[in-house]
Amino acid sequence: MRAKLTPRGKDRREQLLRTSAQLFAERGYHPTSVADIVSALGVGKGVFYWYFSSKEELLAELLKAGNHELRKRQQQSIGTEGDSLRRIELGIEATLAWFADHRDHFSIIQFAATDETFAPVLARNEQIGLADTARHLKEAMADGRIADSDPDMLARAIHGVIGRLTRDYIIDRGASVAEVAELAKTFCLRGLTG
Amino acid sequence: MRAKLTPRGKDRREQLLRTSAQLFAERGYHPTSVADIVSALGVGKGVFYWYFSSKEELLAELLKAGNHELRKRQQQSIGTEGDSLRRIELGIEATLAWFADHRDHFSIIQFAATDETFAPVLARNEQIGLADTARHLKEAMADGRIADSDPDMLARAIHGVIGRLTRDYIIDRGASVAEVAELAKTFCLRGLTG
DNA sequence: CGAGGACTTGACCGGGCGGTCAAGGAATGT
DNA sequence: ACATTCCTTGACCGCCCGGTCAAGTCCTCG
Repeated sequence: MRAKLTPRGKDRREQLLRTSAQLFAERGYHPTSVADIVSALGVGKGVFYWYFSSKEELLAELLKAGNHELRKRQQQSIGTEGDSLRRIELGIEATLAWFADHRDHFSIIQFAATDETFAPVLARNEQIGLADTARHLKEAMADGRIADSDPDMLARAIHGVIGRLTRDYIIDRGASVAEVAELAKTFCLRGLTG
Repeated sequence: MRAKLTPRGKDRREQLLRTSAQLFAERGYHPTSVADIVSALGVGKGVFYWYFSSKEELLAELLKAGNHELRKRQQQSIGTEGDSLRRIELGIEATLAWFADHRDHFSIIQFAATDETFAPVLARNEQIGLADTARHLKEAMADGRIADSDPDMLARAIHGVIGRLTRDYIIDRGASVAEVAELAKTFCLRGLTG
């Protein structure tokens, strides 16, 4: 990664990130070669290594940037909402909406979770979102809004629901965020018994 | 894959499957070379290709066998239970218990889901378990035991919870099945509000 | 216009990959 | 003892991968 980038340079860098994300999502990280990436852009191999020191660094950058964006969106969506359960609902909606706009990123995350090189960073990223959810849960418990239970495990259960519905409906079927969010919220709050 | 295998041959084949599963789970499928596998067993490379026609075929075999075992365990656990919701609970317990005994398999499945070669088979495998869960849900709805909703989406939500808790607690922390199953069942049935 | 930094090219490299195979050893039936 | 089949060895092959770099070209600014 270079320190100084002209506007043109920044564009190229973005192009590389976008194209790589797309190819990684379609074919997977390992099966996608640097040659594939540059050839998809119609440029020479040197271009890649002008902007990134390795394929690995590019993926790390992709994960970092994506996580940053998602978190920003969640925070904007939650804003100053005071109700703890409502904050969880808003977080769910924001997450679904963001992945609907960044489908490639979901596949990339899923791969990264299985790779010993990237799993640690990914785990740290997830930890933060998990902690947020758990915080809201603790508050809701303190207020007697929900049953007392392990907030950390509940947070993971919620993220499990969201992750799965995101993959099956938002990514695979392009379903509407509202429709999925509705069921997700109901299920998380009231379970099957409704 | 050979048609005729002596007892000794069957042992070797099992050894190869076990060792590969372990290495795939630890380092990932692509980063694990056939040379790694045979060297972990202290045998020549030809042994691998005597029992499997390719690395790809071995992974496919691993997925197939694992899915078969898991399904068998679920069916045995559910047995002749008549209550639809109880069947779901028993399925949850059986799934957690099986993955507790086959941790490698979880990582392998997670990778396979991200690879375009294996995702299709995996999706078919999952489809079956999903259909089972959805069937129980429909029955429970018909009996007025749970709220009317999209059974397919609910089934995926449940599987999302189980998958996530399996990974975070059973695989990563070696937590007890009973403890995790308890929260999973409560969360799925009654949600946060308990 | 010229200098100099930003960017691009693509041939090239060492190495590791999945997969092959001729040859040889062990078990088994006859 | 011999033949036959099952299993094992490990050197070898062709390919392609990630990464390098000398030689440009393009842009900007003085």
